Amino acid sequence: MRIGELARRTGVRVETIRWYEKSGLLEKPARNAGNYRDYDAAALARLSFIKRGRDLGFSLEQITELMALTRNARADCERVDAIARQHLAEVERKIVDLSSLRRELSGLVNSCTGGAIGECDILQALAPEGPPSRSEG
Amino acid sequence: MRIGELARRTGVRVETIRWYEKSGLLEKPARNAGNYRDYDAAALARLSFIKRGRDLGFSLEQITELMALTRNARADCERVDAIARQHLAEVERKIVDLSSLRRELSGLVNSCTGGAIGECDILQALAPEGPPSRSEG
DNA sequence: ATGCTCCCTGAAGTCGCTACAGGGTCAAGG
DNA sequence: CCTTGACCCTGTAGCGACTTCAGGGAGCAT
Repeated sequence: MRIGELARRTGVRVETIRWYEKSGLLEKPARNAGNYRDYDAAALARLSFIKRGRDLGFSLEQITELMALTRNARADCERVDAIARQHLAEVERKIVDLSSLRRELSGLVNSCTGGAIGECDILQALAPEGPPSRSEG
Repeated sequence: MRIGELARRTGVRVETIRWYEKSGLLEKPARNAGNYRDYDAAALARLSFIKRGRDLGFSLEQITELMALTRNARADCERVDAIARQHLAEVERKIVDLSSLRRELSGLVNSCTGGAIGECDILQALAPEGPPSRSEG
């Protein structure tokens, strides 16, 4: 199949597929008479794997390693598990960070009383003299 | 003060300060006899504002607009509030996305039984044939 | 003179794409 | 035969927000 069909079937954009090839994530496919890329079922499977990994937030580097592990049938599951656990830990850390950010931001947003800039609590919270809470430093 | 002291006082790296200047976020400071940047208290205040905004996850574009609003005392607080609310909405959306990601990933990670690659549930979940649950296509 | 810390500029690299310029290929229709 | 249009090609530049690197200069202490 040509690149457009592969794109439709996987939900990955044509430019992104070419970019994956350029960066070594996908093997260079055969070319047909008109120099168009010609993909087979194996390429479809590999790209689907990549897409699923990206949807789960793995980096391309992590996906590269996961794909290499699938080819090495002798290796055991531990490294795969470690990659997944590490990614999970990152995701959880981001959730914690964003949650405390949300608390601060909703405090800011609720402080707005619709007055003029001079009284704007949001800008005052951002300014160097005024930390977000009622204390002064 | 020189750039190194400004960096220490604000917690912003030297290179980042120079980058903010290049991209127009900070004004070009005076130079001393040795062509070193020479910052005053106003620059310290501006950079602290930027740092605080970055810590709260605002983009440089949003921070630029917020700083412009502080200079225009006639404008009212509405635009500031709108920027903050929009950012809060983005943060909340990210939290939702990451939370569903976490659910999927912890499902994956718990499926690992420590066996060989052929039985690795994580890789099978990533593979094109197998969606994250135990069904087969 | 030497060493050290700090500073300078400009360019390139990071991640994961996206967009664009300027073309080539191929099938259908007039 | 020619045009239209969908699709494809390569190569390069751009995004955000930096970080890193190469190759030097300033100024102070020994």
